[in-house]
Amino acid sequence: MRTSWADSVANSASEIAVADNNPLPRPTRSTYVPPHLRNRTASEAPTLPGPVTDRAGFSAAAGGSQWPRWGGGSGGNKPESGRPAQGYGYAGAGRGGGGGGGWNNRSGGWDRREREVNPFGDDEEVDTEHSFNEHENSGINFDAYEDIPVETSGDNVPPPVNTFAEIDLGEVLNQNIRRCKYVKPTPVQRHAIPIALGGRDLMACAQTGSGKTAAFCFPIISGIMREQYVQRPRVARTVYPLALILSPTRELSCQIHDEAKKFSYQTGVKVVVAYGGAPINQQLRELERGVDILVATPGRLVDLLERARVSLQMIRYLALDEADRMLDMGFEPQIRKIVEQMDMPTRGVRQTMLFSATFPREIQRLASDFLSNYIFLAVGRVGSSTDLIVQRVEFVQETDKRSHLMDLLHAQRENGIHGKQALTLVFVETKKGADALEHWLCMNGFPATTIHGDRTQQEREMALRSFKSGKTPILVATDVAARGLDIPHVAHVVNFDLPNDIDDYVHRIGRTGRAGKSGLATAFFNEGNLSLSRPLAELMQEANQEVPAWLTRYASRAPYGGNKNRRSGGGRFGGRDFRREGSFSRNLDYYGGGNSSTAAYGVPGNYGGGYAPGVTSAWD
DNA sequence: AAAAAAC
Repeated sequence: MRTSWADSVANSASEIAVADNNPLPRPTRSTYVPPHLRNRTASEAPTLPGPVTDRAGFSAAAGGSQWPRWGGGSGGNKPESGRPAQGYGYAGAGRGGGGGGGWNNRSGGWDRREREVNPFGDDEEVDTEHSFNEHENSGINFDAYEDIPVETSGDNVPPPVNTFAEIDLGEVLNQNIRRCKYVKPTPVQRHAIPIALGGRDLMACAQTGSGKTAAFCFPIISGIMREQYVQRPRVARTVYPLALILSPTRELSCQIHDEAKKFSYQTGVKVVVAYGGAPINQQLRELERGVDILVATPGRLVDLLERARVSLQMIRYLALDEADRMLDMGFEPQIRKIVEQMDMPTRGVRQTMLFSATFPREIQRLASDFLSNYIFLAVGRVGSSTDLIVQRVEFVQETDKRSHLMDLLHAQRENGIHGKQALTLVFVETKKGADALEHWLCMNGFPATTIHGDRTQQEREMALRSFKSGKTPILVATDVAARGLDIPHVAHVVNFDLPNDIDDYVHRIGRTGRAGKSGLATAFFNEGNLSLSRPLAELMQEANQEVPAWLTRYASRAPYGGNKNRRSGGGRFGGRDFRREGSFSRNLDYYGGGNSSTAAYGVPGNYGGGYAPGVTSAWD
């Protein structure tokens, strides 16, 4: 039995026909209303008469061509929380399916949220008196954010915001944001959240560790809260999530799920994760209990779709994390199948958001298949690394790598970092190489573990836990751990084997230097890495790193190539949205680039990641 | 060539 909020509402109302495959009308796209102008007049808003739906299942409340109104309800106190709904959001009349409103009015009589585990592990009431004050900003290196270039292109780009308070996310979500100790939005959040709330498709590039997960989760959660009236079809054992978040690894999906659970605590929005390598039955049970946001890896999702246990028919929000990876050769067919060949609403009907730190031009081109009149957002140069990471490259022959690593680890032992064990993440090229190096490290007195695709999911998760806890402060990893994983206290990333792709390098070193903290990245370079010399030297130079003279010499000899994102000799700006590249000018009109506006914002000095010290979460 | 992602 599905007990998701919206399902419950749906159950109490008449069945609706969503049987045909006609594109759903999209009430959101025609007009952009800046966040600060929305929800201005709760008192003027017509009281919702109950779940009124058009044939496609969208709420017909208020707005017409707008998003359904917020705060249209009245008197919607939530008995179990004791907090008044304050005119915001989805509380109030209409919720109960015309039966007098209120939360406990559904058949069954109990509120599922009472059983919701507190993901914050506390039960204290959060301070709601002063919201988002800026007094918790210690530990953040604001200077590092001072001159991050921000570029947007596309039609009618919604302006950025400076604070969470000025974004109308709703009180419950705001409270969760406070519980997460997020004080101010990070640069990517400042720009992406208004764009997403405006209903626009988005291709967002932002540096590793800059808070991308929240940037797409907040708008999805608040959007679903505003539309809880939506009715979903009832087909035996099939569930109809409203949002789908895809990521390339199981651990990353887990992490996104954990974060989304915190953000959606007590909102009534249900988040479920599905990935391979774990028993499917438990995931099926979770799904049957109701799902609004499904976080998944592609393989398991396809399985669920083929079993008809999940339908994408009601998807309103699609987010691809690490989107360039999701669309590269290995994943693209699966993604196309999910997005284009199942029952997902077409682009322009759903809202699609792509996020990554890197976005090669050819992948941008591919990605535009999934987007509709989208906004391109770049915070920092696409594919650049953050200045917070000190990058070193050392020339190390293959045979010397182990002893060289040993030297680094010995040197590091002396660096005690206030209480918390400093963690070292070592990247290697192959799964076998990972096992071998782990074994050798352990034999030599360095507690290490390893994570790669040949290990069972249980082993992978155990390795990650053991590393995070400091029990084994060295983790040897393949590229499975290169992207997105937010592991606090990673002080050092060692590229024992360099990747062939500079973008992979960017993601790997991005496991340190997160949330405004500094980090160190050391790479072992030798003749086997010649093709990386030029892009690596350019990247390091861009990031104001010291480039060894020998690397510069290699780079000058290396053939031009591997330069997917950067224009040689180009300034720090421009040419990052592929629609604006000269060679694609014939496409400009098609993509609406002909009359597109481009705005570049200098970033004010005081707005870095306003997060309390020690608090990092899923940022990428 | 390797890695990831379903059973």
